Amino acid sequence: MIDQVRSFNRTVTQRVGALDEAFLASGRPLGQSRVLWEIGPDGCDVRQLRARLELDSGYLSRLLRSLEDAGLAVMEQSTADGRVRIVRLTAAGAAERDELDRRSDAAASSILRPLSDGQRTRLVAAMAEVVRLLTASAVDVRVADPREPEARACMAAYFAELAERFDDGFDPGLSIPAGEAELTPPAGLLLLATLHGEPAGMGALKLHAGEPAEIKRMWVARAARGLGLGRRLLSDLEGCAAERGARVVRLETNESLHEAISLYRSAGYREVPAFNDEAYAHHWFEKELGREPRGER
Amino acid sequence: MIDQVRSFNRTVTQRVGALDEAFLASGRPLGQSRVLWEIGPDGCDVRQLRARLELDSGYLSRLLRSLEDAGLAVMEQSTADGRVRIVRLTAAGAAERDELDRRSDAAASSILRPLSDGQRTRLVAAMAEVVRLLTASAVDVRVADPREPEARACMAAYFAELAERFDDGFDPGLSIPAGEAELTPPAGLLLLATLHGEPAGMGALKLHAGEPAEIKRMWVARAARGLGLGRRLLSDLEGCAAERGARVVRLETNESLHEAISLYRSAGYREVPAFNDEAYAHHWFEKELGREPRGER
DNA sequence: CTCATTCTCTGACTACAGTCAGAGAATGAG
DNA sequence: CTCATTCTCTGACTGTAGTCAGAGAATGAG
Repeated sequence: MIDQVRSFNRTVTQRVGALDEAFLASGRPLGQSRVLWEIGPDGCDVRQLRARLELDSGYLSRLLRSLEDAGLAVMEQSTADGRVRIVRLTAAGAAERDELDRRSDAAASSILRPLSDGQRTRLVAAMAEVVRLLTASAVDVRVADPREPEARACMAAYFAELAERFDDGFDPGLSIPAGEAELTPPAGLLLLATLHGEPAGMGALKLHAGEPAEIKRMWVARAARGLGLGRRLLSDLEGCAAERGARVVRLETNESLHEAISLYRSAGYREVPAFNDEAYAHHWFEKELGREPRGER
Repeated sequence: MIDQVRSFNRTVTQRVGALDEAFLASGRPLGQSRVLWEIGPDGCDVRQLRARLELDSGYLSRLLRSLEDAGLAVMEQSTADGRVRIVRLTAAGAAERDELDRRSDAAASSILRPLSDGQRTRLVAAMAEVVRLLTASAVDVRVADPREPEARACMAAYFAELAERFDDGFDPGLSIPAGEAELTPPAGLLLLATLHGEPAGMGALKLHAGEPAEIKRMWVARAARGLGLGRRLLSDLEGCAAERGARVVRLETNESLHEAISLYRSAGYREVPAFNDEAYAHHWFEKELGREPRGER
């Protein structure tokens, strides 16, 4: 498998790397082209640009200056914050950006052109699969402090989604709490998933010595769905629970969360009578953490 | 489709590009690492190295010097040709190359690690498909002069393969000729397929005004099989024949060439009575070049 | 043997990417 | 208002990649 991945890396960097060279081949250095591209049609402030491209401020400043000297961009002061500068493409800059776009399209179609219709369809499908799974593999899952800003942002997004999806809305005050202290070791824990630094999902555990652990706050951001992240978080939570001595995990869920319910079922959870009085729950599930058959993670 | 390809390019250069950086991150510049890698465990002469890496001779010379100064490689004169120098890795150099190898493995497995078993299987399969089809798309097919060295090399490889595969060997003298003049426009033409500069296959056409065109010399190198190249050559030959006024193409083939026979059948050829007295032929095929249903190229 | 060619190396460059240490203006918390 | 912080810019660097024009030795075709 590793050899296959390495062979992929080699082929793709050769073929797509050459393509990237075509992309940048506009008589302009790569750095300038990247910035020109990233500015976008509607302009952008320099601070954002620096963050997105991860460039040194001095370096970026010089790159912008060179674009300005070439008549491709203009800089202006932000009205909101006098320190921030906003860069905007001139007509010439926008034209050059379109040209990059056109070239990039041409490079992509040069890959497809020599292939038959059937091969094209298969290639594009395989590429989509690779993109999807590489994205899934780029998701980072870690134990996080529920008090950190990203965790709080996840929590807020989770509550907002519940409020939207539940038939009768959602008021955290009416639900059984799982406060920050309860989700901090050793009382419990929070797994936070991020993709390229952005929150992508979470899942939490409340531990009760000698009793089943409770899974709470399972959530996957819309942008990260279809990556198998829910299953991964669930499996990781089970692992954490088992490590900490739990032999059974359980959870409750609302009937409107269909994907979650089918995830639980397919992950080996079986429905049990209500074990608490959660106001928003319609289903209660439980799973023994025995030496389960090692299947789809 | 083009958008999908571009999204693939973006994802893959991000993810695999970062991986390549890990590959080179040995405190040594990329150029040196690439050369160190390419020298290989058994040494290599500088001329080869230059060709494979497509480096300027002065630049390569300096890179080799720096490896030598670092104690990673030694240079020696070739005994066969006093101008050529041979570079060989020292123990330290080999160790560093192994380290690169190890790192590259680690980078590959870091992609697989976060995935479930099922996802891994699917990713590796999709990667293999992408590699196969990107390779297919990297094959260049062009009209070639049958006298150029690459064409002659193909022809020799083709005859050698026939001699090996035919039950009673193959003697070109006993076969209907298709000489270099006959495969040169306007009498006919030769399509030569190359992959990374290496001959990958060929197909030829003999044109007869007012009569069916003849397809000859269909051959795909072993290394290029499974890429759909036979089908592509066949289809391109048909296109050439049609452009030059032929309404029917025909060909004969030997019973031992099973892949070819099934290719012809699936490409719409139907078997016809012998239309010539080719000594090595067992099957004769014909196809009308009407406005055929546009299917698998 | 002669002479064009091949192979490698050196010197002298250019250009791009990127880092680091400040300086100066604007901002906002106290 | 004060002062630490933020944002941008400038100057002064370093290191890598890569090019080009020869020079000198070895080779091989004639």
